[in-house]
Amino acid sequence: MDELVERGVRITRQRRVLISVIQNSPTHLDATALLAIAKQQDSGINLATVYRTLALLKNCGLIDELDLMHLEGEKHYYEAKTSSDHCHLACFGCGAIMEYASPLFEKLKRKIAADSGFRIRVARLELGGLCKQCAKTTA
Amino acid sequence: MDELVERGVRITRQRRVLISVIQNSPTHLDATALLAIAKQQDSGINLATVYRTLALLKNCGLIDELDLMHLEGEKHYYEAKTSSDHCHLACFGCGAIMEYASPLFEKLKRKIAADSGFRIRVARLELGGLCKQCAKTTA
DNA sequence: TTTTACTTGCGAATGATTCTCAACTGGGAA
DNA sequence: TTCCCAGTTGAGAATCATTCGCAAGTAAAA
Repeated sequence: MDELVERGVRITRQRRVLISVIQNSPTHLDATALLAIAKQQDSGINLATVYRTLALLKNCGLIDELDLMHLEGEKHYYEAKTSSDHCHLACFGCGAIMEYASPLFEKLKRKIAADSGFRIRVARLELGGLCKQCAKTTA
Repeated sequence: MDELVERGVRITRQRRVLISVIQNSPTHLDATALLAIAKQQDSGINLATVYRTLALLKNCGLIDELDLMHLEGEKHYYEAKTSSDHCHLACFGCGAIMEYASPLFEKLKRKIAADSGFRIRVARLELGGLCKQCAKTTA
């Protein structure tokens, strides 16, 4: 939140609620789910505001946008950005979403940046396949 | 193409054209662009068929689906799958899309699979930021 | 407190993608 | 080769996520 103030972004009632919901959510939320939860705290929030706030937070680098392999439709999911990036494993069998962080991922990013001169602002690694359980069953 | 025959997929006139366009395209195509090019070879192709064929090829693992950081809208882009995965770097400055393949990426995938027991079928690594040129200008 | 540029809510608009269904056609069987 | 039919297509409507336009509301600087 302080990050936003520093950037001169106005902190409105709606933004406060939305940010808190995103930061406290145990799951990856899409815009509609985020709205539903936010409405419990502030019934007057509108879906357009949700989208506008997500765009704002994304541009400020405070949240990441995910596809999660589009396991259920073409929508996007959001999560608060953490210090080190992690990748998402989406199981085509049971729909489970797992997270995986590794120093090797960080190393790969550094190498890509070094090799190409590209200044990385967002990194998104998503894998689709079968989780341990489903791989066993399908095998 | 042989891959499809083996799987018992019917090879229609439209599919033949679409596959050839995808395989020969020097750029990443979205559904509409793919349709436009395909129509030059077979004017009767329909957008619905393009989407159906893309879904088919994606499920068979013959093409990869990309977002390219949604630099220009929420559409998807497609490319023929190659033997080794590569990641895509999308420049927020000039819109350039660069590709980058590295043994380290393959190694990371193997490590993730080994650590988690996940059987990877699709891997998508997309980076957004500034290319060498734009990073210099903005700095 | 006043001011004003930035935000919001609402509903309409957009754009990508999917669906429905009748007509069509690969490619195996006869 | 011809026949047959399950799988495929075209056309347009439908769906779904996301964005826009604009009048009314509101942070927060002065």
